[in-house]
Amino acid sequence: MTRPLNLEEVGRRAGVSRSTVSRVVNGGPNVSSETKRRVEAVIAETGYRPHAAARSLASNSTGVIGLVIPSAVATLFDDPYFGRLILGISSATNEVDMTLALFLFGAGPDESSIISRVVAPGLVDGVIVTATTRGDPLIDHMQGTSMPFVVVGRPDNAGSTFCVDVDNRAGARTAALHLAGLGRRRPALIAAPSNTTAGVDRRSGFLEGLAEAGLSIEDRIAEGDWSQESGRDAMARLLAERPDAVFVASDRMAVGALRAIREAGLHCPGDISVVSFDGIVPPDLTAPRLTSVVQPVTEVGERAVRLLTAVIAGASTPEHVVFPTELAVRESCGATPTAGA
Amino acid sequence: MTRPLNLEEVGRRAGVSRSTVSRVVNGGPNVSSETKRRVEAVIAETGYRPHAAARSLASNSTGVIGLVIPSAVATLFDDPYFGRLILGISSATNEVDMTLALFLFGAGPDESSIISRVVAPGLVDGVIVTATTRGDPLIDHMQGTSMPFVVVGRPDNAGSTFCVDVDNRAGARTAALHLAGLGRRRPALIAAPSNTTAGVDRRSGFLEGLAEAGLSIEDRIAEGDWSQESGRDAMARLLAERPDAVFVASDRMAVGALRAIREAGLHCPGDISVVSFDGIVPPDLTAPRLTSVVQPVTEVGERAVRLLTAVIAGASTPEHVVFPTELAVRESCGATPTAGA
DNA sequence: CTGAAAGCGCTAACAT
DNA sequence: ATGTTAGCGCTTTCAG
Repeated sequence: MTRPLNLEEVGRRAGVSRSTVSRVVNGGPNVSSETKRRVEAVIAETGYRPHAAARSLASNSTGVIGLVIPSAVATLFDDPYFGRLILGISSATNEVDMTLALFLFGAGPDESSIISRVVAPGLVDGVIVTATTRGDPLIDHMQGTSMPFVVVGRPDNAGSTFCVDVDNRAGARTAALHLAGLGRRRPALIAAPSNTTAGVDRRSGFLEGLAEAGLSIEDRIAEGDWSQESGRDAMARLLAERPDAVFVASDRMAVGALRAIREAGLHCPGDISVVSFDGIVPPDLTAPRLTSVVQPVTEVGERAVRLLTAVIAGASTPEHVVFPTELAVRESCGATPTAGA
Repeated sequence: MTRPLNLEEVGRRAGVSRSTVSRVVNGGPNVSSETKRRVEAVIAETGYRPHAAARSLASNSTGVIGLVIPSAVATLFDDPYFGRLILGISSATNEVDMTLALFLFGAGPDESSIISRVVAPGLVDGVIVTATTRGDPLIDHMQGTSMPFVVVGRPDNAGSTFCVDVDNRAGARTAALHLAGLGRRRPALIAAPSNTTAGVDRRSGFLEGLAEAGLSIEDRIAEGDWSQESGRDAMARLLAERPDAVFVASDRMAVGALRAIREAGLHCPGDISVVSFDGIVPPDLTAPRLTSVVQPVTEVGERAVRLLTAVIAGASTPEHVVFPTELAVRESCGATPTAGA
């Protein structure tokens, strides 16, 4: 009795053919406004929705883009960075009427089966890859397929891929110059993992800035793993070297570092000036408020989607989008009088 | 020259028919091991992958489940709760070889267009809905469709829906009894938004426990919005009532509350005993470490996926899964001697 | 401006 | 055990 509600059926009810209904649904040309009205009325009253899979099959385009995050361990999601990135990506996909599929590895046992699902034809039109580590085979793998993809971050072999990144190096360099300009002479660094390009870039940018300012870092370097705990531990260790300033490669780690400073009975920015990277933790959540190199995470996500749609549309000359960062000066660096001091 | 790589082509190369290849790919029965070997060899060397959309169309099943989070504002992602939930859901979908599609509203302008995309046929097999507010039309809307769905949380009209929740009420009651058992007599409450069932349940559970212990809360109630800042503000306000204990309806808000206590020059747990809900913030991140009603977020996510697959498979009697919570006693409640005291 | 017809690549009877 | 066939619901020439 109840007929399947498809183009044919809508056409039947509106007294037109399937093709005409298709044109109406897709806003195609060559439909008399009278016919259009009638068809739309039927669609409205029946609640007809085109079948996504059928459409994908016929049009060879799914309207879905994938976001691939390898090594998505729990700690990864504790960092607000990814939430922000997903928000940016999601809002951009909504904007262009696409759907976002999320592929998180590391949780499951067999990631190679997941990746092969990602690149299977007919599931997604393209993918955004992020949070890769250096030498990650994933990117090489992607290049071996015909699946359009863009990388958020800077892959090792960036030359041949489309990618969206922030200028980690310049941002970190700015932090160094800022600290030096404040008269600090014993800078320390809490670096991000050196198996990530962001970690490497922030480290080298900071050292570069230091060199320009005529400062050297000696042994005052520790490496964290992005977690707040690791920042705290790193700072605690570094304190033995009596630094008067520290650049922490991420907000989360900086929160931990602030805590270590406090726990050691020292004062920030009095004893130690702190500058972090990210600009993601709400300023009022820390005391003192963090001076931070702000990266535009949400924009990066939005831009990645736009770039990906271009790649899907056929763009072929690798494009590297690099967003600038901006130093937000607050109290933790000591440039501004501390409220309570 | 280059033929499309589909079942037909694989079959041609292996010298068998399309159906046989299909059987091999899907692990179907009735394939001689010799044939199977030959087909698998061809698949391996060609890198053939079935076309997802074609498969969906023919089998009427997409292998994709959607996660719908309405009102996904930025603050929402600052709470580690959602990251954890997504992790649980993602690991479960990986487990059963399904793909996760993420639908975040609120960011975009027109959410009704998104929701209609969600329930369109042929895109997802089912949907997990969470973070709904009371009276949210979304759930009614879903019930009006034939799309299988489960709710994470407790919808108003839970009776008719499949849902997975934690026992917020019992957990909050336990917190009240714990505080009372510690001899506290002027309890306060920092509640979660009353337009969420979790907020309502935690509030009523706490009041219930208080009543059992013969305590009353009088005016010592404030309501936060899940954010750390709101917890801090709420606590600051509550301090005027001189409470000797407070139950905070979420870890994040509790972190803010701890800060307000510290900023007021008071001591936790000495002056005020604190118990929170969630058990998501790593204990060592706060001083003192939070005593907290732990909810199994990841398990909830995993269970939601399993329940959804059951619904997709045809389950029809609404099932309500309720996970118990567990009180993790640490230092903030004062039950255990404080390390530094 | 509209309809007819040919697939898209796959699954699932059904036949052999 | 394997092949044949008929769709799934849509887009897209191509006629008219």
